[in-house]
Amino acid sequence: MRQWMLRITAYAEKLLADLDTIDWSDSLKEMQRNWIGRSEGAEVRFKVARVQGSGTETSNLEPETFITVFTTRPDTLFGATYMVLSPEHKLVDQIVPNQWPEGIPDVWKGKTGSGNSIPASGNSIPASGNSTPASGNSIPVSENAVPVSGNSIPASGNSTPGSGSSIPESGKSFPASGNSIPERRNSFPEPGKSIPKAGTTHFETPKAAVEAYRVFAAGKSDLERTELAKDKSGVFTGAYAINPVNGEKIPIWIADYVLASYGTGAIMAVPAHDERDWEFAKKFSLPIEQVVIPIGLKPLEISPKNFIGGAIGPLEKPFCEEGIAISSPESGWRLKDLSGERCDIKGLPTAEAKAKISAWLEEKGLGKKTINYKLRDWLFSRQRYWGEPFPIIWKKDAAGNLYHEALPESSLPLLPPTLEDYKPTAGGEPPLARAKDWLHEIPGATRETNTMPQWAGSCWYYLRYTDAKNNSAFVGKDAQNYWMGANGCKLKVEGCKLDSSMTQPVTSNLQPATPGVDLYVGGTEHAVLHLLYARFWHKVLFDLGYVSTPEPFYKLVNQGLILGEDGQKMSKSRGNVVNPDDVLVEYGADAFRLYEMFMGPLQDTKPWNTKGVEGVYRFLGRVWRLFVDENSETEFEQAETLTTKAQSHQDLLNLIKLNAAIKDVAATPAQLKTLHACIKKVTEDLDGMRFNTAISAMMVFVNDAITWETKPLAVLREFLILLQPFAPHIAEELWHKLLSAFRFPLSALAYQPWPKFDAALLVESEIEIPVQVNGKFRDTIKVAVDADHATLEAAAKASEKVQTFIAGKTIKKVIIVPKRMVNLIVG
RNA sequence: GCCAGUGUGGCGAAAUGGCAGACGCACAAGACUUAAAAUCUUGGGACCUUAAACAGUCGUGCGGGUUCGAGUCCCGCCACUGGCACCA
Repeated sequence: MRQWMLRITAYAEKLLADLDTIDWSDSLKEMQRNWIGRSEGAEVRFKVARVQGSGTETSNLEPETFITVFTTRPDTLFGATYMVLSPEHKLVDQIVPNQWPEGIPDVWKGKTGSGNSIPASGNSIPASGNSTPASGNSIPVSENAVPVSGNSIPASGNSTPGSGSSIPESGKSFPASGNSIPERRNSFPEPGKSIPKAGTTHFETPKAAVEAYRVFAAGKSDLERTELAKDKSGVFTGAYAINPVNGEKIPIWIADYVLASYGTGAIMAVPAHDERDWEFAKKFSLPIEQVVIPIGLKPLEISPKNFIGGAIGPLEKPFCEEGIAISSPESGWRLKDLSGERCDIKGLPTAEAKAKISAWLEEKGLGKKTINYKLRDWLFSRQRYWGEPFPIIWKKDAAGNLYHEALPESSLPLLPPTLEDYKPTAGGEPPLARAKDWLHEIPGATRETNTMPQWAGSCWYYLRYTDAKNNSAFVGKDAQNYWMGANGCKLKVEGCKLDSSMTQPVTSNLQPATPGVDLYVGGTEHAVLHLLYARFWHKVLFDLGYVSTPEPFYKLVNQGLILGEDGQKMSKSRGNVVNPDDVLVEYGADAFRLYEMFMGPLQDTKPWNTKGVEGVYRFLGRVWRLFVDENSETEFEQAETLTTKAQSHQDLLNLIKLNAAIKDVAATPAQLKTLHACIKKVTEDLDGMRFNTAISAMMVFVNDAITWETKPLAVLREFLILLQPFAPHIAEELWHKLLSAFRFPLSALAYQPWPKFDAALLVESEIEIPVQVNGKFRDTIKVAVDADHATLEAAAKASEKVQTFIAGKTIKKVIIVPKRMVNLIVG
């Protein structure tokens, strides 16, 4: 199937680097980093050994064949005791010889059988002498395990790294073909033509083993692959490669723990220093050789004899951390004649060893530094109706070959055709192929029938919103600059006339804008798909000069999930779903909104509690009663029940009178203090998106203000401005009550400037501070705010309660933090 | 397994290294009411003492540490949540 891909991998580096420039949660950034999965390492070219005689030569091996592997630990190259190709690796067919080499263990040959058996599964391993990793003298020195040793084939240094490249075709082509092999799941090894003789337990030839294994691996579903992940499987290909640093001949295996889609689809296996390789080596009795030791061991202690199972102790598990390199040609151990082409990294810490050996490999044309990413290119085609059609047409050239062309800009946007039937065609073509007229609308051309995935639209809707009616471009330059630009000023309030009663002009609210979308609030479910795709898309547009910032969302907050009342995720099957409509009917939009903000920190997951909605609903009730006259409210309620259709709703509402305690008088200092403490807290909490504590500050204000005999108009007015973002409906309603009662010429509440708090009003002359004795809280004392040390100490000692704790003891030390506390240390 | 985050009353939660539990829910008692709802007032971490209160002891997942002082900082565990999962 021909599919469109977007080359997001080309942006991997930028997507990774620019995470440092945006204000997102650490966990979200980490998820993206992991998804991109950058790892630095080296590609190393291993020459495939050509073994003469004894029937092990391969039939179709090119004279100079190299297999390139990717490794993040080139410093462990000396410990590479075998090599693994993914079953789908392109070179497998070329390297497999006609016969098994002599003297190899049976377990290497795979296992024939029937039913669900996994090849060479754990319990069928022939006793290989050393099944316990810990056993002391079980050093699997390779002389025995690797049958054809001693043939030194000098690593050829003269071939250009690019030539004879063995890098398989990009991995993305593989999964598709893998999926298309439906037969024989779990069925390796399948009895059949590949089994030459009934009754054999192992494959007779490498070809048969490889073929059977490939079928086995390809037939595994994703689920099976993960479920069986713990149990390694694989077979020996019968071929060997030459380790370029020591000339060692190492067996080449295929195993599905090596992924075709990552790196080069081939690895050098270093069982002593990699968990997976260790597991695999243990299972198939492959040699394990330690070449890195933990930092702290003396290099002098290192020799072939006390290496594993010697003075240092046996290697009981793979050592995967960084350490000190210990093996090299100079050690004299396992050294083959390399004709002087040596790289000595003995004694070097990992980082240096990596650098040295990488440079050496590069110089010899045996490898190069490489960076790999887990991130795959983005499969961008869908075979559905619902999705944007591609503005692409297909034509044939003179020779009859298909080629594609983009539609000219003048034919954009391309709209999908109207269809009666949205199903794919009988021939398996996407639904758009049903629209024959549309398909062939352009003479001599056929339209592309794939559509774009859902993510396509979510990658740029925020740009379109800024200029939704533009029919000549996806977003106009001015709109883009205004809304998304780094220097644009986004808070522009039109139609708000200033008047003398307002304390500050509206423009004081203008702050330097966050570039891009001001604030993105969304769930973590989009962490690595939508949010990565949108960043990629935006970067492409940025590089093309269509948008002015390299990132779309500089500030992002993940709101926490709201669970059901039982603390479980809401779901229909659990029956714990809260329907917002019901809450809105019962308590109104203000209470609903307010409760969601009051529940707790925005980012936290927390359970819904309908009683909590009642709590904030009661708070709004108190706010209401702070402003209106309760008797008139009763009148309203009675009138409402008797209402006739002739009476307008507005007339009824007008029955509600303002609370008579509200007067246009100067506020007392205490009242001002209450107000300004509230302004301060709400302003700061709003900035930090701590809505829950902002609301509690307003509750504190109302609890106090409701007790005031006289309620100054100016104070209540300011309070409504604070309330407005949280409960806009009730705030606006009360605002208009104030407005009509006092006839102050102000426009809608929403256009009022945000109040500023006056720090001077919050200053206390006297404060209460705690007194501790030996660090334990004992009393509070009331002191002047600017009291000096001596005064504080005296006041503390004068406290009766403190006295009982210091009586008869000597004061050894006095710790005084002005305005905070006094601590008396007695002995 | 790896990465990230979170552990505080009966519950949701507060707390620049300085009085743990603000604010709210649930609960209890009282006021108003024929009654209920609504509203208002008071109480409210545990333990111990007390008629009640005061006072006292303990208390922020567990174990150590730093500090005059730790929910907060450091080290080591445990549990839960989310993400990734043979990525060389």
